[in-house]
Amino acid sequence: MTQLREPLSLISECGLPAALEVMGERWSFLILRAAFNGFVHFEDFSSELGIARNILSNRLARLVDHGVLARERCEHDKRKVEYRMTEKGRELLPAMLALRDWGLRHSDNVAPNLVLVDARDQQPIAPITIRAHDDRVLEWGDLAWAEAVEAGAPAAKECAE
Amino acid sequence: MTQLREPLSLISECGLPAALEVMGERWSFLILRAAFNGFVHFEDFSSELGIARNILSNRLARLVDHGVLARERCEHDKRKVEYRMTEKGRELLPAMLALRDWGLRHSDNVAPNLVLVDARDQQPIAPITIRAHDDRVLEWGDLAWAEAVEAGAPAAKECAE
DNA sequence: GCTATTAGGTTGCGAATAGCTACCTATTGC
DNA sequence: GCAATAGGTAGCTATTCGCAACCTAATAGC
Repeated sequence: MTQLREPLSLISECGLPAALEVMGERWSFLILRAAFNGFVHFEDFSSELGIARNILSNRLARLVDHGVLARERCEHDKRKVEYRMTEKGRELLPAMLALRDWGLRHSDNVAPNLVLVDARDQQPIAPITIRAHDDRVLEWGDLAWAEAVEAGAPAAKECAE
Repeated sequence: MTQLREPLSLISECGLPAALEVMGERWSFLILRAAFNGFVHFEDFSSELGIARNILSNRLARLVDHGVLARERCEHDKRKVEYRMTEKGRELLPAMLALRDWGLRHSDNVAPNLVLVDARDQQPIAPITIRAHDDRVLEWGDLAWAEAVEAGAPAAKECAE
């Protein structure tokens, strides 16, 4: 059991702190959600989210700095600015959906009246899960840590609990 | 395009704000990561994360209040308290991994020397993805919003972009 | 061309939150 | 008993949040 603790200092090299550096501040994820839903203008984010203008300005700049959104002046109305989702931003969708699913499962607010579906067959998407290389769904108890291949033979050890 | 904006006020009823209410504060996710890795004691979280004691105290209490961790006095040493992951907490693993993956993919810090593997065959787990009901991997462009089944016939509309 | 309006900010200031250090209390080991 | 350990709390400072007011550039109306 004390064994288990040892790897953590190593996996501090994991991407979580880096992700939180970008997305960990208040409002960042809600701005991202709005962006996923087609919002592009400052005033739209502002009125939808009810966020203070200076904070919104700060968050948008930060998301742009980190490449999650792209800031473009609108061609036919140069007062306007468009904040568009980048590919890097789009790659946050699984994380956002996983978080959203969890929040929904554990909240009293019953069900949303809109759900995400596969556009091809209109079937609701599956819950976000952890998968093995062959697509089997894995739970926490099925997982273990192993040394990455670059660092030698993968000598794995069980993930206790 | 303005069409797109309309659904958002409805999906404000989505679980994201609820999830952020619990996990959105600084340190919450890092505490969860430590808990996933077997940390259970106050002093262990404190020394590993380098978080201020009053903040740690506050966050642990908050996570306990929301049922993500369970607080138990240790039987054989009553000075000690154990903060253990609950099932509700464990269900945050997909969200945490998705976020971690994203942070890793987009950070300069090369690769971690430890990776999560399927304990059964020691193969690294697959990246967290969005799946259709039949396990096909879906991208943002493949998705659409539809009214939930409880609210009548699923009249879907394309997710533009 | 003059004025009003709109879009996207910035600035100042008080409130809330984070973080450091020191202190406190209940157990435990000796 | 006495010192050490575990898990906090209290007080103070530094940073961040949030509101309201203001500012500037680009358009729209006339």
